[in-house]
Amino acid sequence: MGKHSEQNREQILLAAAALFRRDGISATTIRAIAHEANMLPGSVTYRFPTKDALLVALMRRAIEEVSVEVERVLAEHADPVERLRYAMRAHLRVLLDGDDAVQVLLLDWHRLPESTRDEFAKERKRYEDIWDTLIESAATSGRLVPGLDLSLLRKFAFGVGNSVAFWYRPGGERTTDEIADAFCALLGLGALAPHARHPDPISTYARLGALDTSSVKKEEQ
Amino acid sequence: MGKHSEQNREQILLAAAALFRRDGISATTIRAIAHEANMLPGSVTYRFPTKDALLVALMRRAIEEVSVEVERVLAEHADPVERLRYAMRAHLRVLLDGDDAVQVLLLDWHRLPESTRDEFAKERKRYEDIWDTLIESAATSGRLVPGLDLSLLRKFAFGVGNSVAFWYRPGGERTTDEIADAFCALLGLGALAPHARHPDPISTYARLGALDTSSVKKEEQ
DNA sequence: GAACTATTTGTACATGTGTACAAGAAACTT
DNA sequence: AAGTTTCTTGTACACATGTACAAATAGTTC
Repeated sequence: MGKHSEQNREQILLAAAALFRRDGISATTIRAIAHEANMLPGSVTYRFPTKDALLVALMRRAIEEVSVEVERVLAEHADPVERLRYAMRAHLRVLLDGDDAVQVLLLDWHRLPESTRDEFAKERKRYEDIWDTLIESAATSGRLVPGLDLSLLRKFAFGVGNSVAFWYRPGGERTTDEIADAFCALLGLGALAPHARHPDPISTYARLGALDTSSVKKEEQ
Repeated sequence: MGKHSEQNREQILLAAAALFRRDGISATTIRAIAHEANMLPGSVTYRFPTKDALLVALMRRAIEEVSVEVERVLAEHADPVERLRYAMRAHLRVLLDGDDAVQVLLLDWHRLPESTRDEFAKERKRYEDIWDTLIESAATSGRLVPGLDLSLLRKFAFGVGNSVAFWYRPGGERTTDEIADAFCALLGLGALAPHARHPDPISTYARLGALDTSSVKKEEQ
């Protein structure tokens, strides 16, 4: 098991992720994956006996990748509202600039083969639970308007996060962090309880990055 | 051209939309569509010579359906912020409780055959322009926080609207109108300019349907 | 009801698909 | 360097796919 062979396995996963994302899972053929990875179809079958096994390997990696990154970021922040914002940043960063597999996981989830979907239902739930916990502790800390439907709030946040993948193009006008901050600013001013609001909403916006996203790191507004 | 034959054509479109949505476009076979519509494959081919022609017919209907409904609703409301809310209601209603074709249009848009996508780029842009105009007039009417990135705002709203399709199930706890109102309440309190805000944010929430969605129609809070 | 058109049926075909497998090449072990 | 494992290659096969088309049927028109 040399280093070269592990690298070939990697190449297959990368090629498959890119094609799954671009053309959809069922429209992507083993032959196309092999071609994209500069090898012959048999080599793909050797590492991954079936197309489904390849899919499973991809999903496992994707779910691991995004979970690890979000949890890594969360360990660095204590404030409940900031935790939400940095989690959204991490989520978007991995989703948009990371492995294509993460996009396949999040966008094509609902039409994975049922066996595959069941296999990862637990892991996916664990990731969604991270978000539920995030939002819940923001709520119990008194920073949110009381009486909000928290499960809806989580679904909205998650939904926006994922839907950015439909229009975002790397190297565009905005970074993923800026997009995350802008969304949190919108949600934040909407969901933050009155007594937790900054007295001057405009500058609160600026601080959260909705007005001038470059002002997130430096205070110049 | 009897009435019966037109009805068969309809059956094909309905069956195709349902399968495209559930399994994806390329995973759905002509044979499966025919079976779902209780006929043989040749009959499908007779009405729609190619799979792509069937797809085009579906898309045309879907884009028509959602545009007409949103514009119909908009004709009934004048207030810029209310227009946003009712447009979101109409959007969700058609998307979630309407034809499956609308979901295919919105969710699988990015991987339609390129020729098909180009053919409808104009119509789709027209629909997105409706939303841009809605948001823009809400902004110029002074009801939004000045300096907001309006194109981002539209993308967020659109994104949430579409992502609801991933988890919504008809007959669930909430109606599409309630979901639309809850989202508008979140965005609304976040995006509304300070001077346009209700003096008591909590009751503003209730009025917009975030706290108790049944209170939207009757004022009892 | 005869002539004609519209539609359905059943079958056929060329191509694409996932996957299997024997034989060869490469890499690693000792 | 010989032997053993790991990997790649090329080919093959059974089946699914989009589509074509002649024959059969149903529906319409005069």
